[in-house]
Amino acid sequence: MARPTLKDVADRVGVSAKTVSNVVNGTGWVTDELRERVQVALLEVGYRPNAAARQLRSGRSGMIALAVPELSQPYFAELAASLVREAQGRMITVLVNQTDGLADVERKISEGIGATAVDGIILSPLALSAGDLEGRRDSTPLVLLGEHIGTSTFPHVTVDNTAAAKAATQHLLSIGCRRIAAIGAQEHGPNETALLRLAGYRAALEEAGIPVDESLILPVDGFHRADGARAARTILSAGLEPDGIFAFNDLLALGAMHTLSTANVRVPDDVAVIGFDDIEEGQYSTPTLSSVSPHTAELVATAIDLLLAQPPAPGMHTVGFTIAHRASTKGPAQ
Amino acid sequence: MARPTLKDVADRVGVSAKTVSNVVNGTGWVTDELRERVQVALLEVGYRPNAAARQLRSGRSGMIALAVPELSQPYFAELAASLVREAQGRMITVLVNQTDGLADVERKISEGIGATAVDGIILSPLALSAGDLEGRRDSTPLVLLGEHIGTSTFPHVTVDNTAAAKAATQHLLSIGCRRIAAIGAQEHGPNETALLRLAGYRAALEEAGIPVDESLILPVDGFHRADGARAARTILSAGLEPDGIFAFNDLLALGAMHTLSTANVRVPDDVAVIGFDDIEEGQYSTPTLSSVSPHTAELVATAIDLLLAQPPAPGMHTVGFTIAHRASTKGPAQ
DNA sequence: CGTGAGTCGTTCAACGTTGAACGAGAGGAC
DNA sequence: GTCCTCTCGTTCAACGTTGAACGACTCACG
Repeated sequence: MARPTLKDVADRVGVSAKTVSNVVNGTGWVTDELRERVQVALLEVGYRPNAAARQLRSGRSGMIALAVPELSQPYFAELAASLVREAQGRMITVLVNQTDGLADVERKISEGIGATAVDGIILSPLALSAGDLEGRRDSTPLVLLGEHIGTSTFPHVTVDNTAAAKAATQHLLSIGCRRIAAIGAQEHGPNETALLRLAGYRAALEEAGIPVDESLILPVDGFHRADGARAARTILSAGLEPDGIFAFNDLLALGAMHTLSTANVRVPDDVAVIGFDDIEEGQYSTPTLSSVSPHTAELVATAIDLLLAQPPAPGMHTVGFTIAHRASTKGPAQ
Repeated sequence: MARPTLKDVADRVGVSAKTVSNVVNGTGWVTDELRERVQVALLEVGYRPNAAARQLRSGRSGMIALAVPELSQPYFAELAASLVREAQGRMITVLVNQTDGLADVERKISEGIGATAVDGIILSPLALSAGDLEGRRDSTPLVLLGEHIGTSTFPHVTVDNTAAAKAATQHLLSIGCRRIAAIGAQEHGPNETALLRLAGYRAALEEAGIPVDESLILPVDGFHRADGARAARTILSAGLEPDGIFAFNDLLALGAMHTLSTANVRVPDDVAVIGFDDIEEGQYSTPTLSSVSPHTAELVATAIDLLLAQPPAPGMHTVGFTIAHRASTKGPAQ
């Protein structure tokens, strides 16, 4: 038994298909009495609109696409969860893609998700450069997340990475840290986030009159736990002996803390640690992890607003952040 | 400038739209020479098929829906990541929904995602009962994940929860544990998973000739870190003094370990801990967490196979698991 | 009483695609 | 020469929906 169409309902009530369409969408003029009869019929046959036909005719799909590097990373999972929740509240469906941080996948996605037409694309790029977006010939609205890609002509939403990184570093300074290591510099690939957070780190130290010790800036290949663990091993084996660590995201921080723990280095007694992203996991690690907490709900709401904004509002849109104070930075000074 | 259609390409080459369609889809008969000319034109105008029209005509959307309770939970995030990856490999797009574990949301999703027609729905139910699915009048293929809902007429894919829970408990027994607590029993709501894992726990103890101490079975409200932390506080305050803990998922285990750690109870020296799901986080916790590791890649591949299977293959399909041995169960006996 | 405005519903065409049915020509078999 | 088959491409209609345009009818106003 095929799915009932507008015509089926219309025949049942004895009106035109268009009138049923009007009832369904609340458009046009229909008397209350007729509207009610139609609504009864709609329920009786269990009518559900055909999304394809609706989209073909109206041009709108009611779907937006989200593309993140890896959904398995807690930050992106929490971001996706937040976005899906916000979208569901607006009767929008979210379609999820993974880019693995590969530039060509990111470009392909910015050009439209294969054959699937969506009303907008929210892309959290990792490797994409401004040039990749110049040649874009797809007209689907695009909003970028979390990165400032050159002089992009697309709207993008991000936390002020430099200010947040500076605040995190200042928090370490405020509890008495003086030799602060930074984990997360990226030498390969144009990872804007890493650059901006590094800038914030430098700014805080300079402002405090502390010379930057370049050996305390540790590069990583990626932003995973394993990379943080590796960086911490470098810290230990090189005998750098920092009294504070600012990791550019929570996974790096957690990986580092794991290494420190197995090496019997105490956190925060021997070295304080602060991360970035404030993922839920940090509230249950041992010790609990201090972190920069971006206002994710605001971020996703802004992203959707911008995506649907008419006319488009290009430029950078910044959302707020707070510093979550937890056990990993309850320093000797406190 | 509107998106180019088949007709635009056809006019350019001087053939019919249908022929271009044939080239795009590899259907029908086209000479190599003409095919090449069409393909050149396709690239020149940057043709991309209109998904809505294609779906309207063919009935297929190339999309499947995944519905999980919460995407922010690492297990579901990793599951979603795995599914999206597998689907992308098959040229399928995944659309993600969150149910918050609410029965009526789950039912609504099983009835089709709002207006959006998808080729299939993969649902990981929490509160749904068999009865909820009986009255289903949507014909979209449905595959259930991770739960055995009564005598369901739908295919479902799951790890053998009872066998896996039994294996986890036996692992604790094998390292010398004799007073093993279980965290994760659910008194409210028909959480099949909790029941099955509890059954496995009981079976392992009985088989080992150890009487089940009901006070060691701790109920939880949910499967989050906070619930595990709370259960561990109960263990401590009630003076239960177990020498092993089997938590019904990793989050419960991590929450419990956090509580134990702050109470200076050593893991695994004082009490060994094993979880379930083998989320990545467990490899970096302090100590690292032993866990039941379901074969997720196999799970999602099977789910998609079943979803697209013609004819449908109802019944339970089981995937394998292994026990990941880590520091949290390096017991005194070893 | 004519004109305009508001109300209620209809018909028509089109969105872009593809299955079905139908030529038209070339070649081979009888 | 006729019939059949195979190749290559066309035309036609339809998927279910909704914007635009259009009647018909009622009411108020000058």
